[in-house]
Amino acid sequence: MARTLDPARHAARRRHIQDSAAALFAEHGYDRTTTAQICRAAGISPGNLYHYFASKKQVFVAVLTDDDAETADLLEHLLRSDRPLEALTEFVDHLAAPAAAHPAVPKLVLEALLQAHRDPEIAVVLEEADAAERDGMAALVRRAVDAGEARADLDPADTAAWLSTLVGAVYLDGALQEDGDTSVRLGQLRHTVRAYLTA
Amino acid sequence: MARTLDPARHAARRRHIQDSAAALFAEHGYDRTTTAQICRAAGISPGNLYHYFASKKQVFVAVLTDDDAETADLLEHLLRSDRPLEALTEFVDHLAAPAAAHPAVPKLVLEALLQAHRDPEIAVVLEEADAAERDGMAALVRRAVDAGEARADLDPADTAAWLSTLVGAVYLDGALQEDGDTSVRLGQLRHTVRAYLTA
DNA sequence: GTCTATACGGAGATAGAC
DNA sequence: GTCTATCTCCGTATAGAC
Repeated sequence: MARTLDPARHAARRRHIQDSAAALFAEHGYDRTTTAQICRAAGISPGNLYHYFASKKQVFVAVLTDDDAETADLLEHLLRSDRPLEALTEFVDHLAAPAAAHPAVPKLVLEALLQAHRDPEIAVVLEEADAAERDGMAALVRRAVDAGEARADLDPADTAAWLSTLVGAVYLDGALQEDGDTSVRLGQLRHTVRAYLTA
Repeated sequence: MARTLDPARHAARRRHIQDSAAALFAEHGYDRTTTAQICRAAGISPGNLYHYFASKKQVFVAVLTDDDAETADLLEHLLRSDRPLEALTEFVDHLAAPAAAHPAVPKLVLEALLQAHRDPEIAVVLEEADAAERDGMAALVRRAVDAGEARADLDPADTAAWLSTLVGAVYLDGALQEDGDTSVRLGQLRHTVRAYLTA
């Protein structure tokens, strides 16, 4: 990486490339997205990308690690709630919401999941985020059970895994629907989660 | 395609290549599986594959359309059941079961789903199977509602779509878990479906 | 029908002028 | 820092001997 005279400009340009690449990865998948396409979409010459990223894969990693921190903040806040069941529902909502926000998001996420079990580096990136989410959910489940707001026979870890899977289902749905009425799924998810935790 | 002297042998060999390819597609994905790998796995020389399939993509299509008919048979049978809710549960079970049968199955299915919205030919193949499943489920939901075994406020089509998504969740889970305790998910799915339909 | 050898194109990454 | 040009490898598919 060459010395950069204006770090802010460098970062902005890097971010611009990253965003351009994200859309392409979502649309065509990682393997079928070429560096030439990324450069064209970002409005730079082919090859210039390598002044900002060491490889095509690093571009993908940058896209995936984009918003890791904010979920942790919310979780920390919700763990202090005195209404654990509601907090859990809100957390699930928060995790599922991006799937409905933009059609490209669920496609990108699924693409990442599939790449993960072929590429260890990507697997590590995703597992870190996933482990944090599941641990947080398990803690929220435990609190809900202890407060008598959820079934007593729920195993926190198993339940967290299942809730995580249900959230994944919404992403899956979003990736498959060409039109974008995925917001319906959010309501169904909420109802499903409530019913499973209490029925 | 050259004339074949022994059609039965030809079909068997074609099937052998198809099975070898399925395992590779599941493990490495479609794009990263090379025709050379398929030939090596099938024990034939590179290039000989093209005596059995017109292209790499046709191999993939053959893998995906492998077991289309049997689900239709079961569905037809279940639509005549006089216990609609149980029939619906059994159909969902049937759809989800393969995900737990072998670790490669869910990976292969997800791979297909992602390829589908990049390749129209694959999209058509999957949509045909999917439409049949959803229509069947919607009919089963309607019968369950009419029989008073399920909530009256359920919209058959929306509910079928959601159940289909929940089944997808099990595949998603199976594709992500490296170890194979996916059978737990089948029980959770059953409980989830019951609770959603009746609670 | 099956093999070996290879044509052909495309993709990631680099070289070096400006 | 950005460009153009290109190197190099690899994958699909084909040609043609046996």
